[in-house]
Parts: sequence; structure tokens; C-alpha cells
Amino acid sequence: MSKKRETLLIVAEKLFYEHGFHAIGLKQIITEADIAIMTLYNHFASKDELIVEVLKRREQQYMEYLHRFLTDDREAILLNLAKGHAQRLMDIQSRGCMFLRAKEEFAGDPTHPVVQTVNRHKENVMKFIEQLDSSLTSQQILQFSLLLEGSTALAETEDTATVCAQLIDMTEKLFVRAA
Amino acid sequence: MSKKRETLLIVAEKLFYEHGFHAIGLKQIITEADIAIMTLYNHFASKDELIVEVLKRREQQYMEYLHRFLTDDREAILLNLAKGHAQRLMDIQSRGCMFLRAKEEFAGDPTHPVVQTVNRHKENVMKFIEQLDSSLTSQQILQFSLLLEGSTALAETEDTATVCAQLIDMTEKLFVRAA
DNA sequence: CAATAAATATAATGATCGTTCTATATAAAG
DNA sequence: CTTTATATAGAACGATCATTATATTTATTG
Repeated sequence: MSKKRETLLIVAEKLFYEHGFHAIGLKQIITEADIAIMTLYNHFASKDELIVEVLKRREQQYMEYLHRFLTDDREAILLNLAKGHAQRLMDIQSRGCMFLRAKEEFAGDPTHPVVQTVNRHKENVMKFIEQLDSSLTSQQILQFSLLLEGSTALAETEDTATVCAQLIDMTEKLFVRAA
Repeated sequence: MSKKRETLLIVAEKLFYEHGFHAIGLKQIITEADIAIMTLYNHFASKDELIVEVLKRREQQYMEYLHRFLTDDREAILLNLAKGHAQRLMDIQSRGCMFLRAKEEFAGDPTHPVVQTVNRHKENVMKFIEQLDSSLTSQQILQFSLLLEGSTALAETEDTATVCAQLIDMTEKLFVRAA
């Protein structure tokens, strides 16, 4: 609705993802966004709430991204999801999974809103995959999730394109050729 | 050498891993370690240097851990490494890869000593695997690394024992049965 | 015991943190 | 124009941050 609010979310997401949640102060966010501090507090009750809203926004974008790679071919559902995840790793400058990073920084308190938001996000992704093909076992879903998480993590230290090629190759070997 | 120095490293590693590097202040470290702040600065020039030393200590422990799972059976080298990695995930309360977490928090400056220490660590692990079996292709090493990173990341939101079982199963399928 | 080194307590530094208050200014809607 | 909501600048809050200075005490070693 509000343009200022969206600007704040965009700038905050960029800075949080680049430097971490504790490392970035609100001052740096409002400076880069060129917005007054009281405007930020008018839209968000606290820094924690801003972080939660940033994560929710990012989750929505990620899910929309995956949706673009859906297919009717039941044999290639997971393969196409892998291609979607890989394409997204290429699109964003990959610095790891922002959700896991958020959880890590706030995991000292498991009841913290940020931690709960991340837990819900990961559940949502698993349920999404499960719903696409109800014939998948829970083990298969876990193994596919392991590939997605592994590619995201490995891309932090190795060339992203090369990592994506391995993700797709492994998905083929584990879930297409040997289904 | 110094007992105080080692105490500081142990306490700092625990707190950094539990809450993150920016989230933990030196005050909390010296309080929990029951050591004066000037003693810390007597052993470490700065917080950054303390972090680097914590990481180097952790790398040494991880490598020693993997070494305990080495075998002469060339067919099962990677499988045993996977079992070692899995066993370590079970041992430590897994909150993700501490090295990647460190890199993420300091990646804003790629020349930062912490970032370089992490990059070197990841290179060392890959070289270690490469040296164990020179017949492995670079793609195979990358794919195995993807499995290790994936299991570490997935264990942050899913049951660690279950994740470890998947890691071993996937390693068997990709690198033993179908080598 | 004397000499050297290591560790201590305490306080100060200047900076930044998240958050709140006050008061003014701009914009939208009646 | 007048009302109402939104955004602004700027200062203040108490707390904490990493780091340094000073001065005292404890351990170690010759």
C-alpha cells in the first residue's frame, strides 16, 4: 500500500542479506532508503517486526519463483523445482539461505518471532513439495530438500553456475532415472 | 599453552555459535569465562582476531574428527566420511556450519580476515577429500560437498538423526552403488 | 627474597544501538 | 479553507559496543 513501507522493506532486505541482522542498524537502513526514522516506526513496531516482514516478503517471492517452474509431467516435478531453485540462486547474489541465517542469529530464543517465521517457512516449502506429488515419501522429500539446501550453501564458496549444474545432475540421478 | 586463553576460546566458540558473532559482546564472553577484559586483550589483539582463532581451533577439531573415519577400503572412502560428518552433526548441537555463518556475517568485506579464514577452510576440506582418492573427479567432489553442506543446513530445521540417515543413503546411492 | 610476567579491577573513551519525544511540515480528503 | 493523516527533522534516552589507560594484585621464576 504505502510506497515508503515497500522501500524500507526492499532496502532492509538488501542490507540484512548483505551484512546480517545484528550487524545492520536502523540508521543505515533509513539513510540508504532516505526515509525518516519515525516513518519507519510508523510502519513497523520494532526492528524485529521489520525483520519478520522482510522474511515474509522474501518467502512470497521465492514461492512465486518456484510456481513458474511447475509442470504437468509428474516424472519431472522435482527436476523442474531444482531448475527453478537453481535459476533463483543465479538471479540473486547468493549469500546463503536468508531464512536459516535469520534463525541462526535469533535461535538463542526459540520463541522469538523471527525463529517461528523461519520454521513456518521451511514447513511451507516441504508441504508445497508434498502436495505436488502425494506419491513422494517423506524420505524422498527430505532428500530433495537436502539437495536444495546443499546447493544454496555450497554456492557461498563455490561458483554458483557449477553448483547448480551439480544440483540438477544429482536430482536427475536420484529422482528421475532411479525413481 | 595458556589455560586462560583456551578457556576464552571455548567460551567464545560456544557463545558465537549459539548467538552469532555480532550478537555476542566481549563482555558476555569474559563474564561467562570469569576472566578480566584485559586478559582477553593480552591474548587476542581484537575481537576479529579472537573470532579467527576460534575458527582455526574448530577447523582443527573437525579435521581430527574426519580422520577418525578414514578407511583403506577405496570403495567406501566417501561413505565413511559421510558417516563421520553425520556423527559430528549428532555430537554438536547443530546450528548450521559455523564457518559459513562467519563468512555471511563478514562477507560485506571480502578481504576481512574472518572471510579469508573461512575460504581457506573450505578449500582445505575439498583438498583433503581430493587427496584421499585421486581418481575422484572435481564434479564428484563438488557433489559430495553439496551433500555434506546440505545435511548440515537441513539439520537446522529437521531432526538431525533423520537427516543423517538421508545423507548416508544418498551417499551410498550416488558414490557406492553407482560409482 | 627479589625480579619478572601475567592477571586483575575499575574507569574512561567515543561510537552506535533501538526506541521515544517533541514539534513542524507536507499531503490527502472533507 | 479545514480537518485528518502521514512524514519530517532533531534531539534525547539509557544501554551497550570495542578498545584503551591506569594502577594494583597475583603467579612464576631465578
